[in-house]
Amino acid sequence: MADTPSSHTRERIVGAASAIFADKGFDGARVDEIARRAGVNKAMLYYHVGDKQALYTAVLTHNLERVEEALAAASATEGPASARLQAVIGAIVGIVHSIPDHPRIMLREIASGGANLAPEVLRRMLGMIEVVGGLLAEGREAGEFRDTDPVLTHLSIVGAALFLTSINPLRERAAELGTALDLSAAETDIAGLLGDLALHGVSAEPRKGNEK
Amino acid sequence: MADTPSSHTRERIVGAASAIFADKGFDGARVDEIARRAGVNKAMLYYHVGDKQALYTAVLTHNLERVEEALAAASATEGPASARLQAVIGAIVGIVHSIPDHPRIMLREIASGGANLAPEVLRRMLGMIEVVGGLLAEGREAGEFRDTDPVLTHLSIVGAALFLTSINPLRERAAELGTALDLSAAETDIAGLLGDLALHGVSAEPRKGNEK
DNA sequence: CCCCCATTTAACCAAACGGTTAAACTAACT
DNA sequence: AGTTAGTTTAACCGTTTGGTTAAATGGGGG
Repeated sequence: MADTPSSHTRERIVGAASAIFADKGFDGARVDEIARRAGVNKAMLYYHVGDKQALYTAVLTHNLERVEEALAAASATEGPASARLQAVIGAIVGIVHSIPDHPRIMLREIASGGANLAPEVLRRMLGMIEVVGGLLAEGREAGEFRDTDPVLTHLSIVGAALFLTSINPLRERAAELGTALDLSAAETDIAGLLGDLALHGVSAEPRKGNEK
Repeated sequence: MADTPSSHTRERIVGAASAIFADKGFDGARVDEIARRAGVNKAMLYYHVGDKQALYTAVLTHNLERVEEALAAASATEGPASARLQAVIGAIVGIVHSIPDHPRIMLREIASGGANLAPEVLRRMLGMIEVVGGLLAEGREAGEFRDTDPVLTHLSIVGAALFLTSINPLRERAAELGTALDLSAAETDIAGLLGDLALHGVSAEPRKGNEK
């Protein structure tokens, strides 16, 4: 990862591709538009990264690396499983807010059954599922948590986080319709509710009242 | 909705379009492929329904009507709010399983910020958000539930349901990688966990142990 | 038997798309 | 100045795509 002008161009390209893929999806994204957004000639995409599929894989790999880092850091904290679960949920919500492209791309991949996922990328995703799962198992052995399915529980948390984060833009469209419903939610709101909900949902013992 | 041969053809077209849109998304879907799947000439799509956008709106409208029916039926049941919440969650999971195209299309719409949603369709979606919200408010007034944000709670449940249901096909791709992780989950598993999780997450009082 | 109208078909089209290429530019090194 | 290797550019190309159309089909009523 030398700081050459070439690698800088590559970063700009991958960054632009990430935004366009998040906005339009793999099939909806236009290679010309990615080039325009990156401020480079279209041929540069093929020179520095590769074809559209390679571009997509580069975006996924780049974004997933960030998620992995944040997740590893959060789950490595000390303390009871309940506190660590809160930390991990906070980290998931936080990272997903700091890379808003990522959840949108992921939602589409879930929808398509991973049609555009390179095997290496898919392997990375599966690895992360075990993080919350392991945490739940620990908490259960310590008597903190009830016996819930770890994989489904993890997926519920992640699914809700992706969903809640990505639905915000719909608020603008909803506002145009003059609806009274306010869909907006700040990062802290989402992390708070999800952590709260998950903790109560999973805990063996009742927790003290509302944290809202 | 007369049972004319024309309306029958229209149904086949909308059904085929639903499957293709779910599989490939709006941009990935090919009009010729929809026609082939429906077993009709491509021009028939334009004759009976309209252009690609009209086709998409027809699919959304058709699927959303089914969801609305099931949701209305489930929330109209009698009993305490907790039981009704379980019923609604069961209905959401159930309908989403019986129309598997729907959650996949919805996930993509969330990801794109509703780029392809006709205003009328968007209005329908917003209306349904209030169902769980109203239920939570009731339960809260009756002292059954804690004070959680109704909109975010609803979206969490729906998001988790869509996500859990749609992630199943990824299991096949994951299996090709030889991973030990089993992502598959039956409808009853999902409904059970989600209902259990939500109830514990929302309840004011501790519930009796595991239901798994 | 013929006409009418809804339905269906095959052929067609312009635009948009992903991808390629030969030539031009740049700067470092000899 | 000349050479080389990395980078950038504009123009180009074959294919695919959503959409159209004129002609054909076919059955029910006069």
